[in-house]
Amino acid sequence: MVEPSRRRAIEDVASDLFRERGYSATSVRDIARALDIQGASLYAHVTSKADVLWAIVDRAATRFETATAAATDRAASSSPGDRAAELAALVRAHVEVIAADPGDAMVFVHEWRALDPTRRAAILLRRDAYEGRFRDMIQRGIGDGTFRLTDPSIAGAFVLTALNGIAAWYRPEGRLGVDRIADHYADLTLRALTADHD
Amino acid sequence: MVEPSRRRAIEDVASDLFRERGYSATSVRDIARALDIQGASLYAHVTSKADVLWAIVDRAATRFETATAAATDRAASSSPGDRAAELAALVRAHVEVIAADPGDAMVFVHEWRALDPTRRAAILLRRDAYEGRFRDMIQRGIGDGTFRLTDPSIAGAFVLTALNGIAAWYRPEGRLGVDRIADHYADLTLRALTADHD
DNA sequence: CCTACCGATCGGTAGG
DNA sequence: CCTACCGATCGGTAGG
Repeated sequence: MVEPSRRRAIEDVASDLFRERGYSATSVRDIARALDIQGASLYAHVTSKADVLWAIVDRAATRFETATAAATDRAASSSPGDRAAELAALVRAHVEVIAADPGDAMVFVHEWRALDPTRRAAILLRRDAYEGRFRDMIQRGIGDGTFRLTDPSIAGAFVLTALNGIAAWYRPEGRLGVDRIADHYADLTLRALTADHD
Repeated sequence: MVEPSRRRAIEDVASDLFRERGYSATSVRDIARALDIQGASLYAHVTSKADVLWAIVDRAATRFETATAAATDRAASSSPGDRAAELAALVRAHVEVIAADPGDAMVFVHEWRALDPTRRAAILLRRDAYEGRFRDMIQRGIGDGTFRLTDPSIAGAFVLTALNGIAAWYRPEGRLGVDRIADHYADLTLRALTADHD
């Protein structure tokens, strides 16, 4: 028994299937089959397919929020006022959360559409707040001359969708490890935004 | 009768619904309802839901292929050897195709997973060839010193997913028109890739 | 393009 | 966690 809980194992398996086929193309029987149990047996551990989706989306959102908050705090204290270092830390943290669980990340990015209206509204608020961190940091960097003058909304969308794209193609056994990918993405992001110097 | 054909109207309505909810969360009755007809009546014009998906994916792929080929040809003849101008033209063409039909673009980017194995394999080949154009252009630009030394695969993925993200948020009535968005995206892309000069 | 209908599969429940 | 089963909905067909 390696799994901490059956409930968690169900969410993990569902996350991978939702990533590959999408929420509504995945049946509860598909999830059960991956665990070698009967479809109906799932309901001893979860109350509905919708609740499994919510659990995945919620934990993914929480991970993005906490990891990036910690990273920017660290950057702010180790190199205070350095907007480029702060943004690089934000980008790296985001990339690391995706690579740690690409299934969850993919579901968070794409499958929130399948949530019921109440939960969808709640997750959209959190997503907007999260994206706001990127926008705000770009805005501050423009203000102090670190980043060149540009549209923070467009630049934020450009960067965030580029980062989120990793969830679709990343494989743990791939050519590049998380660190190298994070290096490249932080570099490309800073290049796109940083003002020319000298 | 504004529609050139009923078949085309079905595809257009399906494209929007597939964009919003995904292919498998959209029923044939949903498509029919948007056209104010009965679900079964669709089958007077199409042979299956799967064929409607294929028609959308195929036409989207074709549009990306032809628009970017034309744009790079134009750039290559008006400013020969200018890799930056060529890449900018490629980016602009891609953005314009997305904005011209974000539904088709979204379906092309995300819903190809729902295709049957044969068609999925066929579209993946075309997608890989298409993405190869971006990679190759980056590679050539690195070769002649226009672009800085970097991983063309990673840089290509970064840029293409950033561009494709537009399909998810673009609205014709939005704050910025297609041209302004294309300006920003071409600029951000070139900044991310271009070697420092002087 | 409609009504009437088909078998298959869906998410989920009852009762062990 | 299983068997047996439920009503609803799915994509699609027959026959006008």
